[in-house]
Amino acid sequence: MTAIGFERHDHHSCITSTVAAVEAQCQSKGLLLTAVRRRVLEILLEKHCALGAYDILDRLREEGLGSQPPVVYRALEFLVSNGFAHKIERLNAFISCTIPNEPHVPAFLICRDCNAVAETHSELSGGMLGCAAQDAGFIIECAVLEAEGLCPNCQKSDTV
Amino acid sequence: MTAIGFERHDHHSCITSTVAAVEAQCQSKGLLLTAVRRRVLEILLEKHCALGAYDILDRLREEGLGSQPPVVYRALEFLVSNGFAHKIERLNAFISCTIPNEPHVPAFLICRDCNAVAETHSELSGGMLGCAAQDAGFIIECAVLEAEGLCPNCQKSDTV
DNA sequence: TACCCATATGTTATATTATATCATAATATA
DNA sequence: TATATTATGATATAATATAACATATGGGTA
Repeated sequence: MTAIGFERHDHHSCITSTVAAVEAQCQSKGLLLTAVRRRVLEILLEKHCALGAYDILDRLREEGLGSQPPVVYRALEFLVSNGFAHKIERLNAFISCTIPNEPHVPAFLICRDCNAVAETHSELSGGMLGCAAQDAGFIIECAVLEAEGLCPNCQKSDTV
Repeated sequence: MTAIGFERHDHHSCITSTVAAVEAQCQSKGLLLTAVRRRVLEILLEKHCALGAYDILDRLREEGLGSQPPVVYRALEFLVSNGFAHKIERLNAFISCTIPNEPHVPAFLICRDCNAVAETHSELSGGMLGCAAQDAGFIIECAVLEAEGLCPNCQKSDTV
């Protein structure tokens, strides 16, 4: 299991390949990747951190792409509902998906020090949660899995 | 692994035993279970559902126990930070803890139909999330584990 | 008792996050 | 072109949460 977000990587290609993947999916599913939607995705892709809706809106405003909350919330709704971005409930913030190609149960590792967020994935049926659900006769449809702690980089820089 | 919240049970004793457990812990830890804090706990205990802060505040207001947001948020902060209640991030709502006696990593099963929430528990180290964290060198300090779906009761009543 | 300290509450104001609603525009389709 | 569908613009407001400062309460100690 790899978590994308903490390790050094070619972030430029990380961005372009994700945008390409999203474009391809929109094409094949008949979804419209409009200017605002595309720009919100790009803004989210700039860093492996979660961004608040109003932070994104500030960016859009600077760029003349929209100035009112519904603009950004609609774009986020589009991105999230189509699996191109995720909401981090713990932070009331949003992050681009690192694997927009395949359906998955996203799980996040949130660094409390540098705010980086790495995405990994899980399964609904596995683990203690799935086990408890099965015992209780509960049918899981979706799940929020968010861990908070220290990423490798911030562990090093901590004066422990 | 049992999940408390969906199955029929003696809810009256569920309430009284939890209040007693919280009282005992406050006693032993030198925490002050004031009127407002106690009442908020009792309100949360009435049902195995999550309640929004402002819903609780409405109740407090009716009872003359406080009318401004800080009153309820402070009480919730006390209850949550001492492990007597939990916040359900997905719902921006709060629920009383079903096992206030022991430290644990709470996990929740949220029924989208009847809004019941069952608490179960998990481990930080186990499961795919713990595995991914370990691989990434991430140290988990706390986690949000919330599954949404259909509880046993609502599966039956659904016309599937 | 009188004083002090720490903690809790009262109160006002405001920050932050999110949505409802209705009008208009762009796009796709018949 | 006409029509339906989807997206955007714009205004208003709802829902969630906290900052800041004043006041009160409870316990310990001189």
